[in-house]
Formats: sequence, C-alpha cells, structure tokens
Amino acid sequence: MVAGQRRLRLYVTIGQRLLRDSLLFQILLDSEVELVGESETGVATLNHLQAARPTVLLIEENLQDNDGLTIAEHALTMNPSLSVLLISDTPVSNGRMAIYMEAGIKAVVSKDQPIQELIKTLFYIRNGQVYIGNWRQQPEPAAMLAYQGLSGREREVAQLMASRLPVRDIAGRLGVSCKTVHSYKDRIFVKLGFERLPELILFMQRHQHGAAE
Amino acid sequence: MVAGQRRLRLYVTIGQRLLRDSLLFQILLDSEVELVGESETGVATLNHLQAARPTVLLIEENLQDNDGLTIAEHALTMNPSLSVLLISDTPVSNGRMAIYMEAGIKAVVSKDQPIQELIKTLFYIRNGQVYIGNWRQQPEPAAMLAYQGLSGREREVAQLMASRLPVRDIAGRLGVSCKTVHSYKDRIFVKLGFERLPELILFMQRHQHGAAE
DNA sequence: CCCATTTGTAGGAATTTCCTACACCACTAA
DNA sequence: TTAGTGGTGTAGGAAATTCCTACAAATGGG
Repeated sequence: MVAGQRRLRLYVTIGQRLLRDSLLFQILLDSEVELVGESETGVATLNHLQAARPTVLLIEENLQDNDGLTIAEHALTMNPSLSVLLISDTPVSNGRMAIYMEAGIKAVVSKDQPIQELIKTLFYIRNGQVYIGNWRQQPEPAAMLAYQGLSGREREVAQLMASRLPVRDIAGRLGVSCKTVHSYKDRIFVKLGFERLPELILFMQRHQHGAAE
Repeated sequence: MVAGQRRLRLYVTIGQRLLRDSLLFQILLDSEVELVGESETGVATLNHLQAARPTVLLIEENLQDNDGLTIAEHALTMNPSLSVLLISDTPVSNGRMAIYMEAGIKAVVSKDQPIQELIKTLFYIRNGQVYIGNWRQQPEPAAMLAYQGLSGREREVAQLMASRLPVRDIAGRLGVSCKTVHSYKDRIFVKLGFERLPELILFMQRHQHGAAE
C-alpha cells in the first residue's frame, strides 16, 4: 500500500517454543515478513542481533535470563532505528507504557490480546511509528459490530463455511454458482479482515458462543 | 488412515488469548478438527463442557482460577471417555507424569515443545490412546536428520522456496517446469511432514542458523 | 547382476485466491 | 426529480496451489 517499504526483517525472542512456533507460523504467512533470527533468551538475542540486522524486534517482556525491556534498550543502543514490539504477560498500565515509550519501544501488546492485534501492531510499527493500542477499552464488541456489517447472504455463507461445508455444497444448498460463493467468501474476508478459514471458524464460534452465553 | 473416526470435537482451555488464538489457528487448519468450545478459566470450562460434548479437552495446567489437573479430573468424572491433553509450563518429570496418568490424563506436552508435537499428540490421543512423549531425549537433531533425508535437488528447491521465491521463478532458475517444482515441493513436504510454507521457512531458518551457531 | 527404491521430471483434476464485471436497489445531494 | 454513490447478489477469468499419478534413469542391496 504505502510505497517503498522493504520486507519486514523480523527477529523474535520468545522463551517458550510453543508460543514462538505458533506465533511464527501465523506471522510468516505474510510474505512481507522475513524471519532473520530467533532466540529464547536475552543474551542470545544480543549476540545475534548485529549479524541478523532486523528492522523489527519482537520480544517477550519476561525472559528467563533477563527482562525484555533491558535487552531492548541494549539493542536500541546498538541500533537506534530498530522497532521494538514488546509482548507483556499482563495488560499494560499507562504508567508502564510511559516507561516503555521513554525507552524507545514502539509498541506493547499483552498476551491477553488477540493475535491479529499483535500482527497489526507489527506492521504498524515497522517503519518506526509508535503504536499505542487501545485494546483495554473495547474488550470484544468489535466482533459483534463486524458481524452486523455482513449482509444476509454473507451471513449464511459465513455460517456454512465456518462449519467446513465445501464450497460446492454451499453453492448447491443456496442454489447459486460456486463462483458466487467464492465472491461471498472474498467479501466476508475483506469485511472482517481475515485471511484464512480458521479465523472465520473461530470468529463464528465465538460469535455464537458469545451470543448464547 | 484408520477408518471410522469421527471429527475430533475439541474443547480448549487456555488463559492467555494470544496463545489460545495462535494455537487454534494452527489446529483448525486441519479439517478433522471441530472446535466445540473454549474458555479461559477452569470453572467456565466445567460449566460448558456438558453442552459442548468434546471428545478431546486441551487444557493448560496453570489456570488463573484453578489448576488444569483438578479441572480435568472433574471433567473426567462427568465424562470418563474424554481424552485430556494437558499443557504444562515446564517439562514434565516422570514422577509428575505418573500422577497425571493416574488421574486419567492421556498425554502431557510442555510449552517448550514444538507446536507440531502438540498437534501430533492431539490426534494420537483422540481415540483414547495414551501418549507418552519422548521429547526430553531428542532436543533437536531430528531436524538435522530430516534435512539429510532430502536429495540434492530437493534441498535446492527447499532453499529457494523458503526464501519465498515464487514457484515460477524457481522453475526458471533451475531450468525445469513449474510442475516439476511442485513435485519437489510435494516430496519435501511429505518427507518433512509439513503442511504449509511457514513450516518450511522456519525449518530452513533453524537449520542454517543451527548450523552456523 | 537383478529387483526395489529413490530421484528427477512432468501432467491432470479439483480447489483456492485474486481481481474484475455488472445489474439492481437504496439513499443522498443538487 | 435526477444523477451519482455505494452496498448486495451474482458470476467469470487467470494464476496459483493441492493432490494424485506416471515414468525413465540412477542407485543401492542382496
């Protein structure tokens, strides 16, 4: 979109493999992201950072050997143009946020936020912008609003797709062509900002569940 | 594969949204998995479990309100045929494993294990089998061995694909048809047990990085 | 030296992704 | 009232991807 952006060179420092893997699998779906390195610990990160030359550092706040803030500050001393995104275990208070900003960190997301939020932030800060998320305020109604934005036909299709009915069968059931169903799919995904089926499945599951509860 | 298996009805209890989301995005890529519910806490899980009727419960050991083991025991009392997969924060000792088995839990994975390990385990236990992982023993050489198993041409293609070169360009560079490149891709993915590009990217990155370090 | 497997090569069918098109309806601003 | 704007229902094309099959040459084990 905005012209002239290089591939996002990403370095990831996350202690637990499970989270690191699953996050990376998601992030790497975007072809603009180039993974240039990863570590489990702070010192390993500092050791590799020079050679890897990332533009963005995604780092956990609580590391086994250190805290992410300290590591990030070191990293920023070595390379002030690095954009750091900190992952905190808990929601960040305004006071703590101020400290982070002071340190030159571009954004903070907490582990209670949805993954899309993290990825959005990642791309937002990649050119050096600071990103102050407002996640605390809007817990979840955004999803409801998004659903409201779907037209009747789109909702039907979303429903059926979320239940993993093949496109062909959806087309049959609705009495339209496969192509039409694909068009609905495209529109739904654009409207909701999704890229893949699991996002929709999760969204629909949560929507119904949230409504039922 | 083995005939007659129903869709895996999955219930997930994980406190932090980030991990829950990213795990679910991965797990839901498999069309055999049907997500029937999710919670952040133990009590919410017990409340919803009856209605959701999962066949597999994926639950964190350390929950905000309780511990996963206790919740799992309750759940197993209500439905003894439920397969429980516990996610522990740290590697499990044999002693702890014995306690889990005693309680009727089918498998335990720790957050230090790769996500594929978790997913493999999920499918393994889905029919009631117990799964004793041996992850402790083989930290990472498995990946090296897997790489060794690739033929020369396959390695070239793996390399180029991991750098996100489009298939067309790879074909051009190697002087073969696109179809051939796809064949390599298929074989590589089969050999390494991968399903999508990010897995390969991560694998190659770790392979080189691991080799360089 | 022969048989089985692996490797390099490729094609076909079905599906998916991405983009474009277009008629129709509703609404709004001149 | 009319023309323009935007959303909805419908669909097609091109390119890419997935899944499966094929087959000759090489290679390796017995």
